[in-house]
Amino acid sequence: MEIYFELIRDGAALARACGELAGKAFLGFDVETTELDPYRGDVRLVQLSDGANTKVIDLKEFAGGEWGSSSGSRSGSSTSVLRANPELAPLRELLSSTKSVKIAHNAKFDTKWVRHHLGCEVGAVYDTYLASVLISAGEGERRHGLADLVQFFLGRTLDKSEQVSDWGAETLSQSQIEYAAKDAAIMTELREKVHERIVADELEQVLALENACVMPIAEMELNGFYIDKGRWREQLEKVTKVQVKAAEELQFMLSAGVAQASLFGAPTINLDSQAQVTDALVGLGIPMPNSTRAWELQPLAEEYPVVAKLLEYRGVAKSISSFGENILEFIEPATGRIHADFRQIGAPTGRFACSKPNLQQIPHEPEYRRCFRAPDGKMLVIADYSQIELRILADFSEDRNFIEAFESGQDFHSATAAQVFGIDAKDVTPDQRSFAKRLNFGVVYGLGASRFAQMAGLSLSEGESTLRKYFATYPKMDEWLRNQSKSVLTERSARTKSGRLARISFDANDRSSVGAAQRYAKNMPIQGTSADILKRALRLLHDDLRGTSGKLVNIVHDEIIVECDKAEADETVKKLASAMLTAGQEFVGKVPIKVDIHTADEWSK
DNA sequence: GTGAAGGGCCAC
DNA sequence: AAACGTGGCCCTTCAC
Repeated sequence: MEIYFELIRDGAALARACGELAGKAFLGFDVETTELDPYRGDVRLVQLSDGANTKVIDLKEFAGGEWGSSSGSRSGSSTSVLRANPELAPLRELLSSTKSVKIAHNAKFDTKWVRHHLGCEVGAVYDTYLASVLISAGEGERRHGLADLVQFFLGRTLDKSEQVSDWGAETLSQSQIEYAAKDAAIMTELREKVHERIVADELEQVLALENACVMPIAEMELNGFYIDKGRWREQLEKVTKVQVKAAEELQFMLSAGVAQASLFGAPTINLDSQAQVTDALVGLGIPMPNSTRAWELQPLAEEYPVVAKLLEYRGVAKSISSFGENILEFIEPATGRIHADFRQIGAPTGRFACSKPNLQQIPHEPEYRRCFRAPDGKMLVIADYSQIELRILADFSEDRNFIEAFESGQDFHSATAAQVFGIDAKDVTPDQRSFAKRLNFGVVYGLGASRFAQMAGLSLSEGESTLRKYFATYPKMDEWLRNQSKSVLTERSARTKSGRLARISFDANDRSSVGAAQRYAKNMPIQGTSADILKRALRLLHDDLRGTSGKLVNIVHDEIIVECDKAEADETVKKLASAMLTAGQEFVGKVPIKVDIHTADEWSK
């Protein structure tokens, strides 16, 4: 494929080029960088294309003599020079303009580099990667690389071999520049084909939601989350002491069950090996369940101190391995903060996934959460949706009793207990409330009677009758859940309120496969609508925080954490609460939305 | 040595 | 038999 492109190397040419592209509705957009992490490299090229006319901008020419940090030294970074260079103003204006939509593949990457190194937002984003993920809707092995999409949607082959070439070179080769130009030039055509499928699958609304969320997430990753190293190490030392002691004691208790003690004492058992631990426990005459999972071992812990000790050891071992020194290794030297990787469509339901490290699975205990704190002079604003999934289920099902339980404003699980047991809310016992709570959570996951009975310590028939009573209290909820179960058999799909689609395949001859599909069809619209709401809130928040000290620093499914100047805390609380309530009301119209929000020095409830 | 699978467990 | 949804990370085990 021959394309026309222009290599831009000076301010006058850049101003002219940006003028040419400024009126276009869609622009292919790409960057080439010397590293993968914007804090550790430089942007070499920015490419913009309307499909026929492609501009390749060599930022090295705009960085004075400061360009070239790819050797690793921070002093050579061009960031501050590029940000301050007035010759780049037309590029910043074009990129941040919302008049032309910038089409990029995995736009989070490109927008992060632009945000950090050029100092501006990317105004309107169309992400072909996210679009492709939405279209595949959790089904099939289709890959989502740019070359894969070009092959699938355009039937052409895109050569990506230059992607990993040296973008820090003094002079770029013709092949490198042509590759860079092609990547941007192909985007408008690709978008058209991709969008045909988006329209055909009725995914326009959810794609708009996702595209609008790219910039907020890019900024959140750049912002990072501050962690207090000292506090973290203190906690780690404490737990390590406990672990050493627990390991010694457990080793001693287990070795009593090992048949032959060697001359040098009992052989060492690897306490992290289920196999070895199980053998030792069997040797001690303990009736072992099918697995050594905590919930299976729990009932044995009272009778056998060694089992209790194993559980204690497991707990601290997990803390040290998953939440130990390794977390500190993710602190970026340039910022002193943790910049985790958020995958915007981490699950087919639309939920985020987070890794390196996973900030969505930090233990809830204050000893851990308090390590994530506001730096001096700053404040954290912490907000989460109250019972959002149950409210979404209430909204889907339109069940009158269910909705009234929320409208009453009282403790929701107590309200459920009162309705199920036909008593006054003030007479609900802690046991009854606990029952109701487990039922409320369970139905969201498609809970069955046998699992509920086991969980609540009831016989199967008791479990069944309690579940019957529950569904008799909320008949329309029962009806909605049953309908999801039924319709998935023919539709083989489910959708959230935003129209997010999950294709659901199953083996009709396999009961467990059908059961799993039915549970998923009940859960996906609920979990996924919660994700829709969070994403909408992030966009509203992003626009509302612009120009303030407020920075998005973490999200955990139904929780948003913003860091801001102490002096702006009250204002930030208002903005965050408003964004979350508005987003909730957009998708949930029949049930009140509640947001719990507070300010704190540290991440705690 | 590297990588995949499986068990286990953290979050919502 | 199977058994309530979504992830990621750590460990051991086992194949290459």
